[in-house]
Amino acid sequence: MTAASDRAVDALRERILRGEYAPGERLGEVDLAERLGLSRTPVREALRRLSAEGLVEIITNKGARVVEYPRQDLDQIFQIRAHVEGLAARTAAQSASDADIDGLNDIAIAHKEHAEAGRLDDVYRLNAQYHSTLNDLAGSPVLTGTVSSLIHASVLIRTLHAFDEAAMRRSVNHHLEIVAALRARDPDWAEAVMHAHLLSARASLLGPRPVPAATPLEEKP
Amino acid sequence: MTAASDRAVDALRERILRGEYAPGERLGEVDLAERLGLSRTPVREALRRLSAEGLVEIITNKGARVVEYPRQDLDQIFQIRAHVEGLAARTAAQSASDADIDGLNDIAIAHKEHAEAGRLDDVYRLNAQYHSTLNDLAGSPVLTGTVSSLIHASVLIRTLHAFDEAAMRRSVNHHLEIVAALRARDPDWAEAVMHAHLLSARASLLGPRPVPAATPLEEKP
DNA sequence: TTCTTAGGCATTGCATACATGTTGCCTTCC
DNA sequence: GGAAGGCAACATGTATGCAATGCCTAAGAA
Repeated sequence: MTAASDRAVDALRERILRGEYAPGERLGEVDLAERLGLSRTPVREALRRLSAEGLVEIITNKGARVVEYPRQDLDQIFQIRAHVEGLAARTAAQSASDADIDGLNDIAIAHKEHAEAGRLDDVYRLNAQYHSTLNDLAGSPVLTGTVSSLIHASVLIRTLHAFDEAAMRRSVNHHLEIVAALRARDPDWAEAVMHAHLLSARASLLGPRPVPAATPLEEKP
Repeated sequence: MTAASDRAVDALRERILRGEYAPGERLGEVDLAERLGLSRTPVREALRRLSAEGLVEIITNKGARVVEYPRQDLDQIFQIRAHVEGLAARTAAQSASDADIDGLNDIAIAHKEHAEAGRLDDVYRLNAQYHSTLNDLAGSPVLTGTVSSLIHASVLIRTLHAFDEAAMRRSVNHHLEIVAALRARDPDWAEAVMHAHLLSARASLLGPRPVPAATPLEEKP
């Protein structure tokens, strides 16, 4: 919104996603204001905005904390992403230009190389870039916005868990296969692979499903 | 967040959704503060929150306006809802209790009666209630949150367009059919009907599709 | 010893004052 | 007469002071 509060939002998001502030940690306004060299007002605004993004939880008269993600939430996030990003892949297969697809392919290739070299930071970065690029190709601001808030949240898993090697290989192959589906202009194929890709990521991140057969989401509480 | 700013958010959302503030209309902070009997601080916070909900658009140093929804956005919103609420219906078919389903059925029946009597206000209210109830049955806070922001936005169509009679009958029948699918504990059926339901609503609201065959979302800009 | 309660301390919420940026109009010059 | 630049009024952004709420601690009674 404003220069100062924009800086505050970026700085805080950066630090939270880097794990500098642990999940559940309290975020006092005066403390943050001093650290950032601002007054409380823009800091307050930044906290509200991060709350809207889902990175911070605010309780009236009690203050802000970094959100804690229960496994359950991650489960749900990836399932919704499977559907919505599947739709994005389907749409992209119909509307993306050849140049767009080439660009996505470049990212997928780079992702693969970093994965093989074991450079995890780059792997995470390019994975995020791949997904956001593909979502943009759907040309739907609403979709982009919906997914990006879900992603912001789920990126916190970096602080919780890392892919194992097999999962990473699978992920790389999915990315390449989606590019192939786009090149073939096959919406069904693209959607199906993206759907599988995110469900497979969910499985890797969350470990074995408690009830394998008939429970896509958890039971109600 | 706080008592005063909560009141401000509710009051503003109410007025925007009632069409009291027209899309594109400027929302000056001092003006709103005077009307609501508050200072600018909670009003500012309320505007930021409504911006996060997608009802208000804020530009730095220029102020807040009620968002204007291009047809395109509505199109995208309903398509995403078709996927995500389809997932909700699928999950509910597996996890909802019989009592939950009965409750949903009551809403669907009341919806039908209001529709037959032509009480549009009640029809809109119960339609919203039906969807939010069903989404809650999925037991997924993430899903609920994702959809509710999309719905908040799309509810603005009330100010733009109303269902015709045929579309309303179709909508009523879909609601009842989804209840039947839940009773049958048939996730595929439930998901398919909900998907069709929202795509049919999209068609009614937006009129004939410009390109019927191969363009689920609009072209990129 | 433990539960309750009262009081002090810290932090958040709201209001007001000040700073900065934008907009529209007026003046002036071409 | 038209256009460009500057100035003034207004709206938003930021800082700070004050009020209210919540929490922690300590003291007293059961």
